[in-house]
Amino acid sequence: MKVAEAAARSGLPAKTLRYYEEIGLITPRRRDNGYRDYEDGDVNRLRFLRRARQMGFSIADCRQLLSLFDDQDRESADVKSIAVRHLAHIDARIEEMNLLRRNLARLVEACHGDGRADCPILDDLSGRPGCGCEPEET
Amino acid sequence: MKVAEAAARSGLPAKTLRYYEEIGLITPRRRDNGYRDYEDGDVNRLRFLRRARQMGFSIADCRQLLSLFDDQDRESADVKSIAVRHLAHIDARIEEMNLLRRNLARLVEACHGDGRADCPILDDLSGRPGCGCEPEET
DNA sequence: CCTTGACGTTCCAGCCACTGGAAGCCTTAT
DNA sequence: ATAAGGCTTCCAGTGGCTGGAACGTCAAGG
Repeated sequence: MKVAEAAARSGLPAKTLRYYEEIGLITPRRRDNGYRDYEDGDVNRLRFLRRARQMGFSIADCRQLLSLFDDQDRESADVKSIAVRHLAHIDARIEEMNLLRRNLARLVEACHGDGRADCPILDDLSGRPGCGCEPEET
Repeated sequence: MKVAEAAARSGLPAKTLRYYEEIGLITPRRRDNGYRDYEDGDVNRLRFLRRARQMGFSIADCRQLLSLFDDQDRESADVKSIAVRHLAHIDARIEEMNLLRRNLARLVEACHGDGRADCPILDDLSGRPGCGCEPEET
Protein backbone atom coordinates (compact mmCIF):
# COMPACT_ATOMS: atom_id res chain seq x y z
CA MET A 1 0.00 0.00 0.00
CA LYS A 2 1.05 3.57 -0.58
CA VAL A 3 1.91 6.08 2.08
CA ALA A 4 -1.54 7.60 2.49
CA GLU A 5 -3.13 4.27 3.28
CA ALA A 6 -0.33 3.26 5.62
CA ALA A 7 -0.79 6.60 7.32
CA ALA A 8 -4.52 6.09 7.68
CA ARG A 9 -4.11 2.56 8.99
CA SER A 10 -1.35 3.40 11.43
CA GLY A 11 -2.93 6.59 12.67
CA LEU A 12 0.18 8.61 11.88
CA PRO A 13 0.52 11.48 9.39
CA ALA A 14 2.18 10.58 6.09
CA LYS A 15 4.82 13.19 6.88
CA THR A 16 5.74 11.25 9.97
CA LEU A 17 6.08 8.03 8.02
CA ARG A 18 8.55 9.72 5.71
CA TYR A 19 10.36 11.13 8.70
CA TYR A 20 10.55 7.70 10.36
CA GLU A 21 12.06 6.33 7.20
CA GLU A 22 14.55 9.17 7.07
CA ILE A 23 15.79 8.33 10.57
CA GLY A 24 15.80 4.65 9.76
CA LEU A 25 12.93 3.43 11.90
CA ILE A 26 10.71 1.96 9.19
CA THR A 27 12.05 1.42 5.69
CA PRO A 28 9.34 0.26 3.29
CA ARG A 29 10.17 -1.12 -0.14
CA ARG A 30 9.91 1.06 -3.17
CA ARG A 31 7.92 0.42 -6.30
CA ASP A 32 9.44 0.88 -9.71
CA ASN A 33 8.06 4.39 -9.82
CA GLY A 34 9.77 5.31 -6.56
CA TYR A 35 6.61 5.24 -4.45
CA ARG A 36 6.91 3.75 -0.96
CA ASP A 37 5.18 0.39 -0.67
CA TYR A 38 4.13 -0.49 2.88
CA GLU A 39 3.18 -4.02 3.92
CA ASP A 40 0.94 -5.11 6.78
CA GLY A 41 3.98 -5.78 8.94
CA ASP A 42 5.12 -2.21 8.39
CA VAL A 43 1.73 -0.94 9.49
CA ASN A 44 1.97 -3.03 12.65
CA ARG A 45 5.34 -1.56 13.38
CA LEU A 46 4.01 1.93 12.71
CA ARG A 47 1.12 1.36 15.08
CA PHE A 48 3.59 0.12 17.63
CA LEU A 49 5.59 3.31 17.21
CA ARG A 50 2.54 5.48 17.50
CA ARG A 51 1.57 3.88 20.79
CA ALA A 52 5.10 3.96 22.13
CA ARG A 53 5.37 7.67 21.28
CA GLN A 54 1.96 8.22 22.86
CA MET A 55 3.38 6.64 26.02
CA GLY A 56 6.10 9.27 25.92
CA PHE A 57 9.01 7.06 24.89
CA SER A 58 11.76 8.92 23.05
CA ILE A 59 12.61 7.99 19.49
CA ALA A 60 15.79 6.35 20.81
CA ASP A 61 13.71 4.22 23.18
CA CYS A 62 11.28 3.45 20.38
CA ARG A 63 14.14 2.23 18.25
CA GLN A 64 15.18 -0.22 20.95
CA LEU A 65 11.63 -1.27 21.73
CA LEU A 66 10.96 -1.86 18.07
CA SER A 67 14.00 -4.05 17.68
CA LEU A 68 12.93 -6.03 20.74
CA PHE A 69 9.45 -6.24 19.28
CA ASP A 70 10.93 -7.72 16.13
CA ASP A 71 13.25 -10.08 17.99
CA GLN A 72 11.61 -13.39 18.81
CA ASP A 73 14.54 -14.27 21.10
CA ARG A 74 14.22 -11.12 23.18
CA GLU A 75 14.23 -11.13 26.94
CA SER A 76 11.36 -9.30 28.56
CA ALA A 77 13.85 -7.99 31.12
CA ASP A 78 15.30 -5.76 28.39
CA VAL A 79 11.90 -4.33 27.62
CA LYS A 80 11.10 -3.84 31.26
CA SER A 81 14.31 -2.01 31.96
CA ILE A 82 13.54 0.54 29.25
CA ALA A 83 10.05 0.98 30.63
CA VAL A 84 11.27 1.29 34.21
CA ARG A 85 13.77 3.93 33.22
CA HIS A 86 11.06 5.82 31.38
CA LEU A 87 8.74 5.53 34.34
CA ALA A 88 11.38 7.04 36.61
CA HIS A 89 11.79 9.86 34.11
CA ILE A 90 8.05 10.48 34.11
CA ASP A 91 7.92 10.42 37.88
CA ALA A 92 10.66 13.00 38.07
CA ARG A 93 8.83 15.24 35.60
CA ILE A 94 5.59 14.86 37.51
CA GLU A 95 7.35 15.85 40.70
CA GLU A 96 8.78 18.96 39.02
CA MET A 97 5.40 19.88 37.64
CA ASN A 98 3.67 19.43 40.97
CA LEU A 99 6.20 21.66 42.66
CA LEU A 100 5.77 24.21 39.92
CA ARG A 101 2.03 24.00 40.24
CA ARG A 102 2.07 24.52 43.99
CA ASN A 103 4.23 27.62 43.71
CA LEU A 104 2.26 29.10 40.88
CA ALA A 105 -1.10 28.35 42.48
CA ARG A 106 0.00 30.07 45.66
CA LEU A 107 0.99 33.17 43.73
CA VAL A 108 -2.21 33.20 41.73
CA GLU A 109 -4.24 33.00 44.90
CA ALA A 110 -2.25 35.79 46.48
CA CYS A 111 -2.81 38.15 43.54
CA HIS A 112 -5.99 40.14 43.85
CA GLY A 113 -6.10 40.61 40.10
CA ASP A 114 -7.71 44.01 39.92
CA GLY A 115 -6.77 47.39 38.53
CA ARG A 116 -3.99 48.06 41.01
CA ALA A 117 -0.33 47.73 40.10
CA ASP A 118 0.62 45.87 43.25
CA CYS A 119 1.14 42.23 42.36
CA PRO A 120 2.57 39.35 44.43
CA ILE A 121 3.33 37.40 41.26
CA LEU A 122 5.65 40.07 39.92
CA ASP A 123 7.04 40.58 43.40
CA ASP A 124 7.96 36.94 43.55
CA LEU A 125 9.48 36.84 40.08
CA SER A 126 11.50 39.92 40.81
CA GLY A 127 13.00 38.15 43.80
CA ARG A 128 11.18 39.68 46.71
CA PRO A 129 11.71 37.41 49.74
CA GLY A 130 8.98 35.56 51.57
CA CYS A 131 8.01 32.89 49.12
CA GLY A 132 10.56 30.25 50.03
CA CYS A 133 10.58 28.86 46.53
CA GLU A 134 14.13 29.74 45.69
CA PRO A 135 16.26 26.59 45.61
CA GLU A 136 19.57 28.31 46.26
CA GLU A 137 20.59 31.83 45.62
CA THR A 138 23.92 33.50 46.24
CA MET B 1 29.33 45.29 33.62
CA LYS B 2 30.29 42.86 30.88
CA VAL B 3 28.38 39.80 29.90
CA ALA B 4 30.19 37.33 32.14
CA GLU B 5 29.41 39.29 35.27
CA ALA B 6 25.82 39.88 34.24
CA ALA B 7 25.55 36.17 33.65
CA ALA B 8 27.00 35.34 37.06
CA ARG B 9 24.74 37.84 38.81
CA SER B 10 21.60 36.82 37.00
CA GLY B 11 22.26 33.11 37.21
CA LEU B 12 21.89 32.66 33.47
CA PRO B 13 24.57 31.50 31.01
CA ALA B 14 26.20 34.24 28.93
CA LYS B 15 24.95 32.46 25.83
CA THR B 16 21.41 32.94 27.05
CA LEU B 17 21.96 36.63 27.62
CA ARG B 18 23.08 37.00 24.02
CA TYR B 19 20.10 34.96 22.91
CA TYR B 20 17.71 37.12 24.91
CA GLU B 21 19.16 40.15 23.26
CA GLU B 22 18.81 38.55 19.85
CA ILE B 23 15.08 37.99 20.42
CA GLY B 24 14.69 41.46 21.85
CA LEU B 25 14.06 40.67 25.50
CA ILE B 26 16.98 42.51 27.06
CA THR B 27 19.04 44.97 25.04
CA PRO B 28 22.03 46.28 26.95
CA ARG B 29 24.05 49.24 25.78
CA ARG B 30 27.29 48.74 23.97
CA ARG B 31 30.66 50.13 24.84
CA ASP B 32 32.86 51.76 22.25
CA ASN B 33 34.61 48.48 21.65
CA GLY B 34 31.33 46.71 20.94
CA TYR B 35 31.11 44.88 24.26
CA ARG B 36 27.71 44.58 25.88
CA ASP B 37 27.40 46.76 28.97
CA TYR B 38 24.77 45.59 31.44
CA GLU B 39 23.41 47.77 34.21
CA ASP B 40 21.88 46.75 37.53
CA GLY B 41 18.42 47.18 36.08
CA ASP B 42 19.29 44.77 33.31
CA VAL B 43 20.43 42.23 35.86
CA ASN B 44 17.15 42.61 37.70
CA ARG B 45 15.27 41.99 34.51
CA LEU B 46 17.47 38.98 33.74
CA ARG B 47 16.80 37.53 37.17
CA PHE B 48 13.14 38.12 36.60
CA LEU B 49 13.38 36.22 33.35
CA ARG B 50 15.26 33.38 34.95
CA ARG B 51 12.61 32.93 37.60
CA ALA B 52 9.78 33.25 35.13
CA ARG B 53 11.36 30.62 32.90
CA GLN B 54 11.92 28.47 35.96
CA MET B 55 8.20 28.72 36.63
CA GLY B 56 7.66 27.33 33.16
CA PHE B 57 6.43 30.48 31.44
CA SER B 58 7.08 30.56 27.72
CA ILE B 59 9.29 33.22 26.23
CA ALA B 60 6.17 34.88 24.84
CA ASP B 61 4.67 34.99 28.34
CA CYS B 62 7.96 36.25 29.72
CA ARG B 63 7.91 39.06 27.23
CA GLN B 64 4.51 40.16 28.44
CA LEU B 65 5.36 39.68 32.09
CA LEU B 66 8.53 41.67 31.68
CA SER B 67 6.70 44.54 30.05
CA LEU B 68 4.17 44.48 32.90
CA PHE B 69 7.05 44.35 35.35
CA ASP B 70 8.48 47.47 33.74
CA ASP B 71 5.13 49.24 33.58
CA GLN B 72 4.34 51.18 36.74
CA ASP B 73 0.77 51.68 35.55
CA ARG B 74 0.09 47.99 35.04
CA GLU B 75 -3.00 46.27 36.34
CA SER B 76 -2.36 43.18 38.40
CA ALA B 77 -5.33 41.58 36.62
CA ASP B 78 -3.20 41.38 33.46
CA VAL B 79 -0.45 39.57 35.32
CA LYS B 80 -2.88 37.27 36.98
CA SER B 81 -4.57 36.31 33.73
CA ILE B 82 -1.25 35.21 32.26
CA ALA B 83 -0.50 33.21 35.38
CA VAL B 84 -3.95 31.63 35.46
CA ARG B 85 -3.64 30.58 31.85
CA HIS B 86 -0.26 29.08 32.57
CA LEU B 87 -1.60 27.30 35.61
CA ALA B 88 -4.33 25.72 33.52
CA HIS B 89 -1.72 24.63 31.03
CA ILE B 90 0.35 23.04 33.78
CA ASP B 91 -2.69 21.31 35.21
CA ALA B 92 -3.48 19.83 31.84
CA ARG B 93 0.08 18.59 31.43
CA ILE B 94 0.05 17.08 34.91
CA GLU B 95 -3.16 15.28 34.09
CA GLU B 96 -1.63 13.86 30.93
CA MET B 97 1.46 12.77 32.78
CA ASN B 98 -0.52 11.12 35.54
CA LEU B 99 -2.55 9.17 33.02
CA LEU B 100 0.65 8.18 31.25
CA ARG B 101 2.20 7.14 34.50
CA ARG B 102 -0.76 5.01 35.52
CA ASN B 103 -0.71 3.15 32.21
CA LEU B 104 3.01 2.65 32.17
CA ALA B 105 3.17 1.58 35.80
CA ARG B 106 0.50 -1.02 35.20
CA LEU B 107 2.46 -2.44 32.29
CA VAL B 108 5.72 -2.45 34.19
CA GLU B 109 4.09 -4.32 37.04
CA ALA B 110 2.60 -6.85 34.66
CA CYS B 111 5.95 -7.61 33.01
CA HIS B 112 7.85 -10.33 34.80
CA GLY B 113 11.12 -9.02 33.37
CA ASP B 114 13.05 -12.24 33.06
CA GLY B 115 14.66 -14.19 30.25
CA ARG B 116 11.44 -15.10 28.50
CA ALA B 117 10.24 -13.36 25.36
CA ASP B 118 6.67 -12.98 26.52
CA CYS B 119 6.09 -9.35 27.49
CA PRO B 120 2.88 -7.49 28.37
CA ILE B 121 4.53 -4.18 27.57
CA LEU B 122 5.20 -5.14 23.97
CA ASP B 123 1.79 -6.80 23.80
CA ASP B 124 0.19 -3.54 24.79
CA LEU B 125 2.23 -1.42 22.42
CA SER B 126 1.49 -3.78 19.56
CA GLY B 127 -2.23 -3.25 20.17
CA ARG B 128 -3.28 -6.36 22.00
CA PRO B 129 -6.64 -5.65 23.67
CA GLY B 130 -7.22 -5.60 27.40
CA CYS B 131 -5.49 -2.45 28.44
CA GLY B 132 -8.28 0.05 27.83
CA CYS B 133 -5.81 2.82 27.19
CA GLU B 134 -6.70 3.42 23.57
CA PRO B 135 -8.60 6.68 23.26
CA GLU B 136 -10.32 5.87 19.98
CA GLU B 137 -9.33 3.41 17.32
CA THR B 138 -11.07 2.57 14.06
C1' DC C 1 -4.22 11.80 -27.14
C1' DC C 2 -4.31 15.36 -23.88
C1' DT C 3 -5.48 17.49 -19.81
C1' DT C 4 -6.75 17.71 -15.11
C1' DG C 5 -6.32 16.73 -10.49
C1' DA C 6 -5.03 13.89 -6.82
C1' DC C 7 -1.65 11.68 -5.33
C1' DG C 8 3.47 10.72 -4.82
C1' DT C 9 8.56 12.34 -4.49
C1' DT C 10 12.56 15.29 -2.64
C1' DC C 11 14.45 19.11 -0.27
C1' DC C 12 14.46 23.23 2.57
C1' DA C 13 12.74 25.98 6.41
C1' DG C 14 10.73 26.55 10.80
C1' DC C 15 9.11 25.44 15.50
C1' DC C 16 11.10 26.16 20.94
C1' DA C 17 14.71 27.76 23.80
C1' DC C 18 18.67 27.36 23.87
C1' DT C 19 23.75 25.24 23.34
C1' DG C 20 28.26 24.30 21.20
C1' DG C 21 31.85 25.58 18.39
C1' DA C 22 34.68 28.20 15.01
C1' DA C 23 36.95 32.38 13.59
C1' DG C 24 38.42 36.64 14.76
C1' DC C 25 38.76 41.11 17.77
C1' DC C 26 39.95 43.36 22.39
C1' DT C 27 42.31 43.72 26.69
C1' DT C 28 45.55 42.65 30.19
C1' DA C 29 49.75 40.58 32.01
C1' DT C 30 54.19 39.07 31.43
C1' DA D 1 55.95 41.08 21.69
C1' DT D 2 53.26 37.61 22.86
C1' DA D 3 50.16 34.69 25.19
C1' DA D 4 45.91 33.97 27.57
C1' DG D 5 41.45 34.88 28.25
C1' DG D 6 37.18 37.17 27.35
C1' DC D 7 34.47 39.34 23.99
C1' DT D 8 32.22 39.48 19.26
C1' DT D 9 29.50 37.28 15.34
C1' DC D 10 27.67 33.59 12.80
C1' DC D 11 26.44 28.82 11.79
C1' DA D 12 24.82 24.32 13.16
C1' DG D 13 22.53 21.13 16.05
C1' DT D 14 19.14 19.49 19.59
C1' DG D 15 13.80 16.50 19.28
C1' DG D 16 10.26 15.27 16.67
C1' DC D 17 8.06 16.57 13.69
C1' DT D 18 5.33 20.03 10.33
C1' DG D 19 4.51 23.13 6.32
C1' DG D 20 5.47 24.35 1.85
C1' DA D 21 7.68 24.57 -2.79
C1' DA D 22 8.82 22.32 -6.94
C1' DC D 23 8.43 18.49 -9.57
C1' DG D 24 7.05 13.36 -11.02
C1' DT D 25 3.33 9.78 -11.65
C1' DC D 26 -1.03 7.91 -12.59
C1' DA D 27 -6.14 7.12 -13.51
C1' DA D 28 -10.14 9.20 -15.39
C1' DG D 29 -12.67 12.22 -18.47
C1' DG D 30 -13.23 14.89 -22.81
